Amino acid sequence: MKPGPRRSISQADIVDAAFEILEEKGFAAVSVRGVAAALGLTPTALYTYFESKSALQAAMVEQLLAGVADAGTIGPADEVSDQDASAGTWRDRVLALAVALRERLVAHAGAVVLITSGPLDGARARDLEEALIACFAEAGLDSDDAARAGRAVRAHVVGAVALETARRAAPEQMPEPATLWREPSRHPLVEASAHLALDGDAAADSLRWGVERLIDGVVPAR
Amino acid sequence: MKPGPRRSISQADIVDAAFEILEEKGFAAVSVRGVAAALGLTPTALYTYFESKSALQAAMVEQLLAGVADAGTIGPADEVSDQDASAGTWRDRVLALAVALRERLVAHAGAVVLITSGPLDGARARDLEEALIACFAEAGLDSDDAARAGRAVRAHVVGAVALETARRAAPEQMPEPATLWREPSRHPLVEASAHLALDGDAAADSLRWGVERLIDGVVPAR
DNA sequence: ACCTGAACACCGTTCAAGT
DNA sequence: ACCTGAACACCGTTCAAGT
Repeated sequence: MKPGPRRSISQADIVDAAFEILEEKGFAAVSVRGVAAALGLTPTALYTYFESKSALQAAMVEQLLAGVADAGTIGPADEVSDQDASAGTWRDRVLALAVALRERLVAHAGAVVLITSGPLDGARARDLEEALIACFAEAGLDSDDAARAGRAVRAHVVGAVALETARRAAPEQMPEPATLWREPSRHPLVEASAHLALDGDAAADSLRWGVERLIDGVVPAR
Repeated sequence: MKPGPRRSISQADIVDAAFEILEEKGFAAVSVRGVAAALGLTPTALYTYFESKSALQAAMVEQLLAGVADAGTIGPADEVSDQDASAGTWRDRVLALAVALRERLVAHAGAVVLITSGPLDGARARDLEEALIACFAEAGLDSDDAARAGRAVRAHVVGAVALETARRAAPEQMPEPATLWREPSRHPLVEASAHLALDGDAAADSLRWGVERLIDGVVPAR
């Protein structure tokens, strides 16, 4: 185990190791030193493959987004299974893209922080944006509105998943002090809707609902 | 300058100092040690006021959100200045809340990362959510849909600002290598819409557009 | 209660050196 | 080219001790 040219490892291996740590211990635990150790390397060795930690993170984002844009080009019957198995209208494809993006983000704990902390202008991010804009262009929007709509869908998904996962990652909440008399709440509406955000399925439904409403607002002709 | 009870400082002072660092040097630079130094204290002294760094960050989120919910209760004529100065319909109030939230998030660089890295379930976050749901309830939606709509607006704003500020914080992009023959782009639609995301005003307009479309989709009756 | 100083177990990154 | 080892300037947090 002496130093020397070994090339035993690739950029992809490093990204994989980083994702493993991300999934197991969260975003904060993804350190250059930790990833290197997981690969049996010294931290400085990683700087041969990536110029900095943020370059590594950019590569992670690219891998995370890989294939999401394809969810809109293949038939959406697999992703949007509760629809008619009919052809991929632009509406179905927008939904499929949104759902696919959400699934990628939810799959790894801490992926949203990862995606939020960088510019999101890599090749696969552009693929996704291109696919979304194409859908809205097909729907008849002019190029500016189609771009705005694509941006809006992307923002919607990112924001929804950010709020969803932040809630899930909440630390142990201190139990309410046992009180005999309930004070009237300052947030009755919020509490009445608490049942909507419990599990991941409800969150997925909420996202679909939001994107569908957004589409309805963008292309009102039904 | 000997140790001893001094109480020369309050929780608010610490939060203020933290915001100053956030604004000047970004989210990553907000450290317990740095904040303490800015106040002329030892890092450990801060643990008398806040149980942990994340407790400090939660307090920062609360201060950031303070007053945002009020943007929907006061007349929106100030925030939504290009509308008729007429009364606050629920629609105007939703827009005013969204714009106010965006302004708070954009005001401090790194505020989105701050808000994304925590649960966002403090008192002021609930105030905002409550105000949004109330608007949609007034619009005639049942309580579940009103909650979904409120959630959607919040997600939309957070996501839009996240994408907006991430783009702005991008490091120096390497200049395209000078080429004489342009290769056909893989993302023509994305590039054709680049003019939409240049400055902050355009971003603000994009957000308003998106929220308006979302509202249109949620309450189609116009 | 409020604060210090020392300490523990970490970080990202650079640099000189080895093969 | 790929890797190590030492080093620099940082982290969050804990603990014993001072007033």
